[in-house]
Amino acid sequence: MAEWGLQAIIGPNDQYDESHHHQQQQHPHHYQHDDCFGSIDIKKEYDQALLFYFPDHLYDDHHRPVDHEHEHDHATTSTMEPVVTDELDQLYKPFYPDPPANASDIHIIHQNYLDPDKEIQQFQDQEQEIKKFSGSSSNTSQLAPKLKKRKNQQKRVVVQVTAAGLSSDPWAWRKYGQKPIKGSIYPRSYYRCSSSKACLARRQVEQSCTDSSIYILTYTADHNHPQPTRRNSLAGINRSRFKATPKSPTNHDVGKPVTKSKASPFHSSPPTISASSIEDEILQQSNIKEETLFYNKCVNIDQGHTMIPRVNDEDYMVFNDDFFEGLEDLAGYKMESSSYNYSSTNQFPHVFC
DNA sequence: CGGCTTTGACCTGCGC
DNA sequence: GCGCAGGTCAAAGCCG
Repeated sequence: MAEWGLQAIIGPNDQYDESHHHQQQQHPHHYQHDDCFGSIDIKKEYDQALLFYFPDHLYDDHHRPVDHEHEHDHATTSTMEPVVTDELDQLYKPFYPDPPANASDIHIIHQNYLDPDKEIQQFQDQEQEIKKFSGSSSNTSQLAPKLKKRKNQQKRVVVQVTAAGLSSDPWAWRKYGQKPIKGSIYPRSYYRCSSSKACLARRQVEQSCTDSSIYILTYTADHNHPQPTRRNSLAGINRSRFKATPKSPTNHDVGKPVTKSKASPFHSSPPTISASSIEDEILQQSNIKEETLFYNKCVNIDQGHTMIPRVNDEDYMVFNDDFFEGLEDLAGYKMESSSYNYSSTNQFPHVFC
């Protein structure tokens, strides 16, 4: 864990000293966030989040920095700028000294990525492996060991969300494990992308140890396929997990901390509801709203292409019009550039029933 | 029947 | 080399 940026989050606790207060008073957007994950330079993360969510806003088509102060003739940009500013204010409200009541559900708290050379190499390796196996019915599990990389070299994006924001990404995830984590009373759930067996994308979900209403999402690797127009299957995710089955936890177990058992060397499988269970319940309540929000945040129309923001500004996933039509199908209407304004009064249509 | 979660076992990275 | 902790596998069972 020595090299990757996540260290800033999950490293040893930093004491919240007075200098942080001075820093915050002097620089309204330079906040230091401390919790059980350690200390974070919010200004830096703010910039990175801006890049992650709105890379096209910071860079033009040629990946050159955009000077918005002198660029007001571009309709989309001039329209979007206040929205972007408001959105990022929302994103970082929980890190402010006194968070407002209407804090956003999604907060990027850290990303880390390889240096450009390694990033490109990893992408090429990944692409090569996909090409190698995509045409056959090869068992991907045999491929898995080859694709494994040192954990601290993997690209990661850490997002802090509220409970309502847990289901806010439209990818289809399949849970493959859950482990109690040292230093946290809540277990961590492991998900992989279920859209494609060759997809290396991973997601980890864990509850914040300081605020049980906050969830830490860690995304590892990238999807190597277009975003699905709808989640793979509802089998399993819509089932009632609160029926009285021997293994199923009860409703009272929601948010219950892990109690370590000596039955397993890993103290696994405590009688607590998993993050996925919480997520499923929330998903039923807010799936439409959150997928809508996430879609509106991530999708940008740019000259006939749809760009999904990725960690590197130079490393977009650019999809053709076919994919975009798929999204339109999902939306149920023809997107217009004005729809990028994802204000509360201009939400994505609710078609995820 | 396919896809899901659960969960014990196993694998791997890393610090000492 | 050893042990710990995190990450993954895979069998079992559930659900639509």
